[in-house]
Amino acid sequence: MPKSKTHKELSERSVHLFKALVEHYINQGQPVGSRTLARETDLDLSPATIRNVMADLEDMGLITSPHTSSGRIPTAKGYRFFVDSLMRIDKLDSAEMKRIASELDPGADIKSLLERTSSMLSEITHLAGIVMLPRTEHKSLQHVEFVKLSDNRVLVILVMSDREVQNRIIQTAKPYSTAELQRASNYVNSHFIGKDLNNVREDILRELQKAKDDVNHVMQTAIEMAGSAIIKGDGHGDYLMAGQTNLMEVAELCDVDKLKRLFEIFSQKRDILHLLDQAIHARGLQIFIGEESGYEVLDACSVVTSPYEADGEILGVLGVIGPTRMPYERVIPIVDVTAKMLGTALNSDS
Amino acid sequence: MPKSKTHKELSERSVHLFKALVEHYINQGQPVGSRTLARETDLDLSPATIRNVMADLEDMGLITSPHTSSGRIPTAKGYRFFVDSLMRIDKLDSAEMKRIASELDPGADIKSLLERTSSMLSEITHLAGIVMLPRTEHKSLQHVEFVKLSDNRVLVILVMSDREVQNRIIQTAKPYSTAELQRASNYVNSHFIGKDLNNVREDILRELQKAKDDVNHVMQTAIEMAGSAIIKGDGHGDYLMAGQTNLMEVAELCDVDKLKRLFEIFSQKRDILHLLDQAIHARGLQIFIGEESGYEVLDACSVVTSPYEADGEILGVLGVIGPTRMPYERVIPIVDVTAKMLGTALNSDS
DNA sequence: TTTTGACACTCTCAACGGGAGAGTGCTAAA
DNA sequence: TTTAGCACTCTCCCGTTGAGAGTGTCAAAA
Repeated sequence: MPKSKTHKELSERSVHLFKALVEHYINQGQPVGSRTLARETDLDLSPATIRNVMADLEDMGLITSPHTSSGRIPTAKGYRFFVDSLMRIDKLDSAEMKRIASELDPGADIKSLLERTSSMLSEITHLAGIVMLPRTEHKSLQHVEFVKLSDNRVLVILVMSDREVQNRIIQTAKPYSTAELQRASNYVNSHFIGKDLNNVREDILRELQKAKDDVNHVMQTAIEMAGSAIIKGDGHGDYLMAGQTNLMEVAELCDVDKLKRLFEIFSQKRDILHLLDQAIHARGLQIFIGEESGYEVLDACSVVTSPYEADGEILGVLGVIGPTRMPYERVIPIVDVTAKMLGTALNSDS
Repeated sequence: MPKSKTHKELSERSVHLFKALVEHYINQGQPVGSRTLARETDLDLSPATIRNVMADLEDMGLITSPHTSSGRIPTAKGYRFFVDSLMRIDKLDSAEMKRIASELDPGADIKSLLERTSSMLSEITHLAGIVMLPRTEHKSLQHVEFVKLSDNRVLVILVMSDREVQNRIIQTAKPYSTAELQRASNYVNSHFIGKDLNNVREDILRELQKAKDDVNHVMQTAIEMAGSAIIKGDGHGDYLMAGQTNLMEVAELCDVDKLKRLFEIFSQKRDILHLLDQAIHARGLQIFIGEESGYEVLDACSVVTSPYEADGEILGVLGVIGPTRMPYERVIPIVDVTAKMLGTALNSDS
């Protein structure tokens, strides 16, 4: 039986060379050849030897050459191996930590905090930053207020348990007086505060049916509204993105057609949300490399994400989108730390 | 003294040819030469004659040739002349009118209404749609509500006169009881409702100073906050944009570097806002052609805008951004009608 | 005086064809 | 097993060339 390296574990030397190749490519952006690799590694090997090793690596699907006779570049599988097993993640230096912390002012309201976060992510990574808005799944009501705007228009203010506030205007069939509305809000406030909206919505609605209060309808609408706000409101299924233009100077994507399709995916939102949804369920830092994401347009892109949480609950996920050829050692800790810091900034005690 | 056509009024024939040239170029996107023009016009002229006319037009700065021996294309000045004096604006056909009207649901809240508007603009024009958020200049308070979130955190809800609602959280030096906050909001509500915030802010603050109420600080902060919300809040200096990707398939902009600078202008917002500010003061449909905008990146772009108003007051401005070579006859009525319809959808009686 | 046909000229664009450079695979020797 | 050598392949750049489109001009025609 002939000795074959395919599907065998790699020799230490091969791994060393592979790592050097990936690092070189990430830095330089050019396919790297045997000659360069011979020069750049401390192993004392001739280009010819390295060529043999590279042929093995290519057989295993870790690297590929864009065309005969240019150097090799890592494949998605190669990046995956690199990221999972080879890479040493840098500790983020404290100056950078401080910068991140200082950008995330816990006093700000949630929306601008998240905006700040996404643009900061894009600025320090030079990639596109992305922050999913918190999911409002397990929200409960903290306070309800009905404000009469005109005879048939009532403004409903829902204060959720965290800093989220929802406003809706509803049209009522008949006019309600301010006093009636006051009574209604008192009723809702005294009965339903602090309950998990998702679980008890039906109970609340049933109870309201029974009550037959004359402002019943307003309250009912309010609760339904709160429910629908949870399902399709601002809080769910949306994200912020910043620094998309950074992707325009990435050589790998520098063709207008590809860029267009990429940007269309961004503004269409559905696919990216789907990806983020996967990431949020993974609980922990997640990396999608190239084709792994399952979207053809993201072939040349990697997505690094991390969920962020406050008060022990996962609220959403944030991260960056960039070319597969991105400095993972640097990007990963940035995303990781940012998620943690955003979490502490969002904690209710701060 | 030799007879010269430069700086003279154009002959009718020249104008006719110029108009034909612009229309042809807008349709085809290719520089148009004398031969084509001879074929396409009903004037029975030889290419040579037309070349003479074109030379005149070039002297006057209305057209130019990208290089010797390609046809001519209109200059910004040429487009301006075309738009101001030559163009016959299409009536929007009623099917399209209906479509616009049906997209703008008066029941929706203001934010999603404006979002709908911008993406609709981009869809039907195949350009980028832009909608400036309403300015909150002459807003007055309709209702104030203080909600205690925790000992030192108070949620302030400001209901402005139109459908706008502002929420802010403020930190207080000492804890206030719910009752105290209730008193405070009653006080503010009974004293300051309906006053124009811009004009009376100082008065209010002075009065509050005098009052020396123990929750004075909260109210003071609230009013100050309302003031600053007016100046730099959501309501001012922001816009929505949709369909930017449409600009990517415009041949004139199909170089990544130009695109990048364009998109940077968009996300940076300042310059576009400045442009929209000019447009809002112009009261009425406004067209910036190429270099007229004053921004170098917008050289190859035109911006068509129209202010929108509700209840007799100008709220903001909307429009589209596209290449100078855009079908003005079609785009202008679309922007015009959309602004009007958005206005009626925003009217408080609807 | 205006219009036209004719002609030379200019410029772009696409195709073609080296030549340099980089890198490979293979083979035979160390 | 490693290495030197060699032939080969591919890209990229550059200059050339020819076709095509359109121009400007000038002298003749209207």
